[in-house]
Amino acid sequence: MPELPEAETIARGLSNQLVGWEITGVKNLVPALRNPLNLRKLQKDLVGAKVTEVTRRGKGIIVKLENGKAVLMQLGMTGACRICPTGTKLLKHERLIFHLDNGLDWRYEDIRKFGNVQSFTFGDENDTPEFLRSLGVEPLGTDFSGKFLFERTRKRICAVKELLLNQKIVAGIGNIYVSELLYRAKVRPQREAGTVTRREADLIVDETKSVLLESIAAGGTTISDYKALDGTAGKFEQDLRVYGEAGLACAKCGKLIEKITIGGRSTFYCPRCQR
DNA sequence: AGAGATACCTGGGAGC
DNA sequence: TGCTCCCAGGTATCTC
Repeated sequence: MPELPEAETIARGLSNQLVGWEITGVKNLVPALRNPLNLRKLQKDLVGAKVTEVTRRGKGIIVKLENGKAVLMQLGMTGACRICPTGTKLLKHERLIFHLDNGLDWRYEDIRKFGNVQSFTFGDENDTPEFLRSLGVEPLGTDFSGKFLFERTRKRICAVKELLLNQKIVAGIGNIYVSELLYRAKVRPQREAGTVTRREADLIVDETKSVLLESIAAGGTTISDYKALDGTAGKFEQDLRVYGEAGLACAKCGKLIEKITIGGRSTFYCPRCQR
């Protein structure tokens, strides 16, 4: 499910709801998500500590506590959060509950259990999850520049789409936005990464930033499962120009949008606008 | 090092 | 209705 804009939307919602409150208990409703849940460690690290800050790294949400610990929450394909009064009837796919000292629960829901939730000592390299340690640059930061992308694509024979989905290079782009940003940048997703020109690298970077920022402003994209903390759907879906539009006319040239598979994943593009 | 395939899990929709 | 098959926004782990 969630790519960077959805994780950002949820992180902002959590920041509003959690900061200043203490976690008084942690309960799991399943033994494992993608990995076994280490309930003992979650309880030991979190219970009794106040939330000080909620941030995001790539598609990962990081909840920081006053005791130096933090929670990494990766939403996988179907992860979501909600805040509700303790005792509220459980939803079918709720997997984890954090009780707060204001009478509310922070609950983690995840239909497919592809998500990951773990606690760690913030800033301690040895305790930091491998996912965070190996993450590439933030696409909205200044590190993600045309120069950077151009250099990282040199001599790479994989499709440019696959390179942009590689979280170890740039962190947060997922399967929806990669189709959108390549359409805007007029680059075919199947192009060998090494053939991207310096000018195209600039364009890809510019369009990545604008598509992500526009989506954040709209509260993310909802295709099926995504919802913000309050249960509302993201509004960026109506602004998607190629994703899920196979067989429909390109808004710019009228040519039919094509759907192909790259790296085992659905990919959409305009065969006339994109080269 | 990097590419390609496969696996994890559950539900929704299409087609019969 | 109910079955089977395919698809889904992510990431880790194998093999070559």
